[in-house]
Amino acid sequence: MKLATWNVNSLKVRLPQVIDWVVSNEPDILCLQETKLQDESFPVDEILAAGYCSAYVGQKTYNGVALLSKQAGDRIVTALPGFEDVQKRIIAATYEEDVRVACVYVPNGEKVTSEKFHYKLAWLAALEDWLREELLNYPKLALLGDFNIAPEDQDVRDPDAWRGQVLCSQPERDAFQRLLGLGLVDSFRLFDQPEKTYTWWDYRMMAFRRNRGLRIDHVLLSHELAHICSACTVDKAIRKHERPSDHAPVVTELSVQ
DNA sequence: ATGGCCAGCATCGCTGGA
Repeated sequence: MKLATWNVNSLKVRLPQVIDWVVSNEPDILCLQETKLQDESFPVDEILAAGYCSAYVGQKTYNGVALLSKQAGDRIVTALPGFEDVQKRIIAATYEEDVRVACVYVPNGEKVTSEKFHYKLAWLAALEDWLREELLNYPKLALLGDFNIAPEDQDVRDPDAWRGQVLCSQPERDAFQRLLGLGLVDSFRLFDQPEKTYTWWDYRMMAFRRNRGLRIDHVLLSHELAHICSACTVDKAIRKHERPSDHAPVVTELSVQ
């Protein structure tokens, strides 16, 4: 089973790339973030023509998440229970073998002194509470998405410049560790990885060409799935594409079926 | 040299992203 996550920064713009990517890579499930589409505008038919089912929740202009899958999922959830939020940042569904997949677009936080930063930490706390319950019901759980957190200095090209800044601050890194503390594993770190592997590069400053990036997109697995995880890679090549998203896909493979 | 790009919405400049 192949699971992937990709912040596409507008599915309207990136749809041809997403179609090409799923046809080439054949993931069982692809988690998308920043679709920026209202539900009535979601390209269900185009995606179905490529052989994929869609589950999605979106809003105008901002946010929006989706699950593309070869088999339709069920028990779909599109909000964090008990957390009042107009922003569409989570979708979860259950697939074959009772694998529970949650796709998240964690708030950016803007800067550590901003109101948006408090919202980010509150959102992460609500996610943690929800996952604690989900893991009781679904021992085979995968949490994929744009976390907007670089967990360690090795996930940042210039850690000194980023120290204490949003995406790298201690409160955010602590929140990430609390997710791991629930019984989740960062699948990327289960394997030897190329030095300086990142998932996001600023559009400005020729950041991609200079590999000035951060690893902020992650695939976390419950222990039961981590035990059967055979690979986790970042598909950096697509970032070289004309009109790319600023994020690259992360792909994790599981030895089920 | 603390900006530079990109997408969306609505115009002909702003917000938000990370």
